[in-house]
Amino acid sequence: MSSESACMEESWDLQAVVRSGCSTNYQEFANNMNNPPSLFAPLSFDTDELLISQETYETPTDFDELDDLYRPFYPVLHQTLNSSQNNILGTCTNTTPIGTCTNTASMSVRKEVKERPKVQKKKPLSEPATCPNSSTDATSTAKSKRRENQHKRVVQHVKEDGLSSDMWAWRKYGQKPIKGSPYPRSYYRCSSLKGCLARKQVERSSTDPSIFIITYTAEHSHARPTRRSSLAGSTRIKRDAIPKGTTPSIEPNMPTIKDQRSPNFDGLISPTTPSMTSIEDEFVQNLSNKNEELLDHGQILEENESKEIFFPDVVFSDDLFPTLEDLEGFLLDQ
DNA sequence: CGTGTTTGACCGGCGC
DNA sequence: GCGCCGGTCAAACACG
Repeated sequence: MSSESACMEESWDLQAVVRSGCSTNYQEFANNMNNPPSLFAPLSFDTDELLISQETYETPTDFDELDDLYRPFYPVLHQTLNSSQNNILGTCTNTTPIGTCTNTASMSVRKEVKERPKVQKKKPLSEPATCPNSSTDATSTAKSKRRENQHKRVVQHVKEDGLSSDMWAWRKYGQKPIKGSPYPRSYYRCSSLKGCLARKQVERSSTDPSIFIITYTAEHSHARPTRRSSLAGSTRIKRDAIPKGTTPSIEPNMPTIKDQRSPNFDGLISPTTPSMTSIEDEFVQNLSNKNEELLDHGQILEENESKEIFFPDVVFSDDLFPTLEDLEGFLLDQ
């Protein structure tokens, strides 16, 4: 048995991580709670939990209005989110291969979507090579874009027992053993929309197996799907295909999820409903309502290429802020 | 039937 | 040019 296969044998199932993954926007935002503007010093939080505390965004925020609107609550939100989402260890967006990180107070940013070159399809070994002239320029451009795209990465470190829902629908398309790591890396693409370039890589940290490294690459070329639609059809698990000693796919908000886990699955999936008791918590609830509203108006967001603000793990009633103006008024009153 | 995972093969970048 | 390595493809199959 090769070392690689041995690695795979004892590996865990990365799909479990993705299924229980994390929302990019949510975690970016949550991480920003850890790096609020100096004017709004954060409330207490455990910095030891923060593996990567700094981040940089490639583009300036284009949703500054709401950004400013939310800013006074960064510390509050941070504390709440940190307490309810202690799985969030850090987020770092590298715009260069080894990007330097700077603090920003931005919400999640919808960066410019650059088309990832279509990887040349597998050809039969007997098939003659196609004429290169017709594709030289395209190939060169594709390579360039590919390299460029590889720099657009958002790396998140999450705890094994704190992985939460990811509102996007992901489809696994590959798994590879990684040199230097005893754990394989799984590759996922967005399955919400055909042609969406968003990618996601999930691997367990070799230095700390309790930490999962999730790398988002490229951008979604569509509005975030609603919770219902994003979960529909993405919850199946091949029980027979679950290797021994691995963790199967899991999907948040699934009442029957326990039944679909492997026998060794410990069930340590963080609940998506945090316990909230304060006015700050109520505020977060209200924000989640607006998030749902934004979700429902995803097409508008898409058309405007606006920044997305989502709190997918927080879902509550929808009667506190019927309109965005109501929310704004509430915020200004604080 | 639609959507998911699995997995071996293939492709391209990169270092030597 | 060659080999290594990471990323992707796509056939086969499972599941609801």
